[in-house]
Amino acid sequence: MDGPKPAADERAAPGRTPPDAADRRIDGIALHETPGHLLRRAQQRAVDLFVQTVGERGLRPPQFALLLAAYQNPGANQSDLVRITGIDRSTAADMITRLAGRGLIRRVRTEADGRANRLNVTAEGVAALESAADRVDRAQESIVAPIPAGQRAQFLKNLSLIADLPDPPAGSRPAGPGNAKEPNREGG
Amino acid sequence: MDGPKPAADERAAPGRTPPDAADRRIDGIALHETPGHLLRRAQQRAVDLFVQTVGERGLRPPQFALLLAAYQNPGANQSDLVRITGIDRSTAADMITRLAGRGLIRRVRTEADGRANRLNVTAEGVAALESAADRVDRAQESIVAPIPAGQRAQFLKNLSLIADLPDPPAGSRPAGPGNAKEPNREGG
DNA sequence: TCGGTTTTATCAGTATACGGATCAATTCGT
DNA sequence: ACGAATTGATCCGTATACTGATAAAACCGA
Repeated sequence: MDGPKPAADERAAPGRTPPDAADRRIDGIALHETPGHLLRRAQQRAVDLFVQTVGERGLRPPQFALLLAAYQNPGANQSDLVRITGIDRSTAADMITRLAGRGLIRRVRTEADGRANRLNVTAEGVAALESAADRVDRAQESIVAPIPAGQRAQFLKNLSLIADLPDPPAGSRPAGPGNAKEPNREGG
Repeated sequence: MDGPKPAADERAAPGRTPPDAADRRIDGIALHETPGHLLRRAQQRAVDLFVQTVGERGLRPPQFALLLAAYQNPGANQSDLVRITGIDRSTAADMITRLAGRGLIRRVRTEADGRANRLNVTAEGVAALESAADRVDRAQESIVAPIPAGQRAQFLKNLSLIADLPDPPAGSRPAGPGNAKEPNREGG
């Protein structure tokens, strides 16, 4: 029960591209061995373990990261937190709005810089962080638990090497055709 | 430039929970060393590399995974693809609707089981997979490129250990207070 | 001081992700 | 065969994620 086994000739409507070598190239991609796919699924499990273990007030991993960063960096504005957490600027704005709606954080217009918001973690926000801290620690341990203890440090170091890859500088597409960044292109 | 350094006494509005030991516990969490945070950021980079390298027709990693799984498993229905790809059932339904709107896949009501949809990758879908295959390979290589060559296999093996952790069986919360799974709980 | 540029934040739009509820079709126990 | 439980899919609501556009404030060179 790990895979349907139908006849092998109803892949796609024929009439175009009856490839054979290309078939083999496509079939040659083993989804479950590709780094990207493994990273996505591992991250799903990490989120699962976090919400299972923490759960407190429904703080989810990015919310906790944002709240923690705001707490550990008093006086930081939204852009600072974006840099610290790696959360997107638009996402961060949404999240802060929601966290503020739950009374865990406050936006305070900076006096010195009329554009920036200083983020103040409220007493409720601190309480949420406090009550979650132990469980967060346990969740993090459970994430690497399946890895042999002697290899965990090396694993995390290598994971950091990927995480620390530079951001695409927003204008670094090499000379490739069909390489544009449009989200999609259909017309209804 | 790299970190705000304000006075250390405007964390939160006082008036409740003036902790000190707890402060230390919260401050003890180094976000950038936690497995969960590293996994999230590494996955962001992996997605970046994928869309930079592939780009073709705007196929994003989950879309490619879904289309590839449908191609490699002809006759599979949506639930099969959900199991294969690890994509959520609701998300998969949305994605298939969008892919169908772009003409890359077709839903065909199964004769044998009136509930299920068999997924047919169209000729256009196959073409999209073909033209992306090489670039996908290169993207996957670039993801693990920063890791020393001799450690990549071990890294991927350990990553698989996390990815293969069991799913929460949807009813496995231990006896903990405030551990419910509500997405949130305010009224607004 | 003026005008151009940069920075900060917000908003719109889309995609991904997940849980819960619901509906249709199938399967199972009796 | 009938009702109950299960399965497949969809819909709703919400959260996360990212791009592009825009507005407001600040900064900077002349």
